[in-house]
Amino acid sequence: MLFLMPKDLTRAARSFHALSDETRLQIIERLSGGEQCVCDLTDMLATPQSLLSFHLKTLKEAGILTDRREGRWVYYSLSPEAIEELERLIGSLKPRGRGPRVSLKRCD
Amino acid sequence: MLFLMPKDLTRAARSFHALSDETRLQIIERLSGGEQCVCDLTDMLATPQSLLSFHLKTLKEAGILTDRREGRWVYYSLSPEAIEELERLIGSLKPRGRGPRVSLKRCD
DNA sequence: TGAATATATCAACATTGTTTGATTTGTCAA
DNA sequence: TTGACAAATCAAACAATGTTGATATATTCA
Repeated sequence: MLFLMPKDLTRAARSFHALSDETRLQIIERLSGGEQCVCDLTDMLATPQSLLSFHLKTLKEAGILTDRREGRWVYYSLSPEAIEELERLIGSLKPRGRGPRVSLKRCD
Repeated sequence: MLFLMPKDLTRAARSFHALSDETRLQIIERLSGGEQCVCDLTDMLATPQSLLSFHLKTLKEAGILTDRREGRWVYYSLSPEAIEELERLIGSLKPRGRGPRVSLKRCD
């Protein structure tokens, strides 16, 4: 029964929020094969450039993406550590303890 | 490069949205030790009852919780399958392919 | 039956998130 | 320089979500 610290709770909620949008999930899918520049993503996802920029920013601020400028282009890629941390986090939410799944306590 | 079907994308986004709130994460933490009735959660989380009910509904509709009524009380518990599915989903988003992490293609 | 308790629902409101189109910034190359 | 292109930012419009307090429903027990 180790609970997350408030700060970690906030972080976790932010991370999941970043994943809670279909366009952002698609971005992540595209990036799971390696880095891409914004222009490629724009083509792939048929999303207006400014909107894509907004979603990329959201993911970057959640620590899920990193970016790197090369000349005129900016390349985004997944942060493997961030994904692994999320995996761990979900793992930690799993039901644990093998006791009776059923509450024994009464409420009144 | 297997992309999620649109329906799965929607489901995934919904699930992550359910996890994107601190109160809901706390509910999940409390339930990871076993089922609890709403009244216990109300005490633990110092949340108005109607609000807690709203969050429980959100989690239930995302498939993350199940409920069971016993007399006056309703007990909520985690759905282990749902959590495992989320774990798999996150796993599938990880960077894959061992090729150069760096894009070779130019954009113009 | 009627009072008491647990939970859910509802409508009003407040907050937050997303989308759009226009503008700005940065970089390159002529 | 200037013109062209990539990407980011901004404000306004819009949409979705969270919160509150009041009320409804369900169940028990006297």
